Amino acid sequence: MTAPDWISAFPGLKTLEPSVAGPLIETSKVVRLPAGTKIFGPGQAPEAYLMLVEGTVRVQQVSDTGREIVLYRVSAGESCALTTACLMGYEEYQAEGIAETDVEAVAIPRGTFDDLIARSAAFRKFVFTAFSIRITNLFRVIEEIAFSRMDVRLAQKLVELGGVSGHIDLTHQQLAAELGTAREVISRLLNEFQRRGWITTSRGAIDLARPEALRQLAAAP
Amino acid sequence: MTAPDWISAFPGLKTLEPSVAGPLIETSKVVRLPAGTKIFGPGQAPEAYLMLVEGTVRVQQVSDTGREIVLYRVSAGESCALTTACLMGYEEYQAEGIAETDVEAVAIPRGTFDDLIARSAAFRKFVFTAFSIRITNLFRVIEEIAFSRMDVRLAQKLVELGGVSGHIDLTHQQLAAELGTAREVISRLLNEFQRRGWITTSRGAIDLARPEALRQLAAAP
DNA sequence: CAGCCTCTGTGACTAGGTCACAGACCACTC
DNA sequence: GAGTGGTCTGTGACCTAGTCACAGAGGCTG
Repeated sequence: MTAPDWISAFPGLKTLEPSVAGPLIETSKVVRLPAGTKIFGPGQAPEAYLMLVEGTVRVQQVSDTGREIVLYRVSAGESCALTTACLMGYEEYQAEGIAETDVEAVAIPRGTFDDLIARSAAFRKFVFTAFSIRITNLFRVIEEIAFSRMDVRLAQKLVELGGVSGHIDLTHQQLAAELGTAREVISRLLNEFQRRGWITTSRGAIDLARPEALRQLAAAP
Repeated sequence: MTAPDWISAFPGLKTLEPSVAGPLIETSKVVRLPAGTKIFGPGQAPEAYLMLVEGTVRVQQVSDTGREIVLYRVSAGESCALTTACLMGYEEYQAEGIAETDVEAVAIPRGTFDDLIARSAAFRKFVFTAFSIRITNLFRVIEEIAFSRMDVRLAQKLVELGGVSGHIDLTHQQLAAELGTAREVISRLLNEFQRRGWITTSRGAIDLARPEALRQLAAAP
């Protein structure tokens, strides 16, 4: 059996020993999920360790008042550490994972996962790295929520999302969910940015007119 | 070599195979740190995997304006997952770990750690569990910071700290650090609780007069 | 007792979250 | 082209939380 092409999507797995890659390839299945699928969440847990080949998964929390906050995204080439924690089932948690795009993932059954962890240093490193990165990331999220001003966080987010084109296709509500705040707050801040000539807004979209001004605010102490 | 008494402090390690427990015991060192020691933090990383035999370690973040927030505590019988993430060094993070009491810990050198992970399912489970619990915990912290009212969070914390005696030896400043808010906010809320007859306060201490009332507020939606 | 440090209380102000509601924009149908 | 319903945005009023400045109170030490 030759390695299917998905394995090349994971830089961390290139160095897998053949005796290890064999079972991995044989027992794991490629699954496809349409955009919008709730992959895990309260009352819905996966039965396998998932590694993303294609697409992105958004992990978020929802409050009982309906406010949302995006904790992080898992993108192609990464494993979903949360699924692992979920798999182990040591404690309940109520975040949810949602396919943002059509998603292609490799599902590794629990038995194979345990076996690979036991036998392959490369695979262990791959899994542990994912865990570490997640924890690090959550630390940053906590720091921002707890200590950063909302205008600074919004400016950061706009710069991040604007990319090269400076065009962002998101509603105020979606931006609010990214930052864990209310839609009205985003609307007011965007108005202020627009008043200063930093952005232009239209229904469901934002264009960055002066990204460098946003960047400067984003870097504020 | 017989097992030293520290190993009995870790329920997760009782079932270790002798061939695994041997190297663990031989190469690891018991270290003692006085209360207040900064175990890790910006510019100070540990060189070994740490498991706490005695005492507690507080992991917290400090903002540039001086506000603090306690993320979690590691207590006796637990391993410091953060140290692991730190060890792996895949990314920087700037939380700090501080010995709250005098601490006795077992330091496992990196090589032994890797070896144990490779050879012992029990040890792997021990380490992964610590990771999972931490991630779960951080999720809860984020949810509370992002979505919960401060009076509810304070009531929860008071009930949690009050224990059976209902007596708490903390200053307003220390409570503020627990919850990641400002001292004045705590002072005002405590005044309000006292006005309602739920608590009595004195310099550096709080007594719960009606814990059930606090519990009810803490359980608020 | 005086001096000093820590802890607590308070008013004024700003930022952020909630609520209610009014328009504006868009797609679709008739 | 007019009507209709759904989504998106704007706004005022109000409340909670965080910041700043400063005043006392409590407790310890020389």
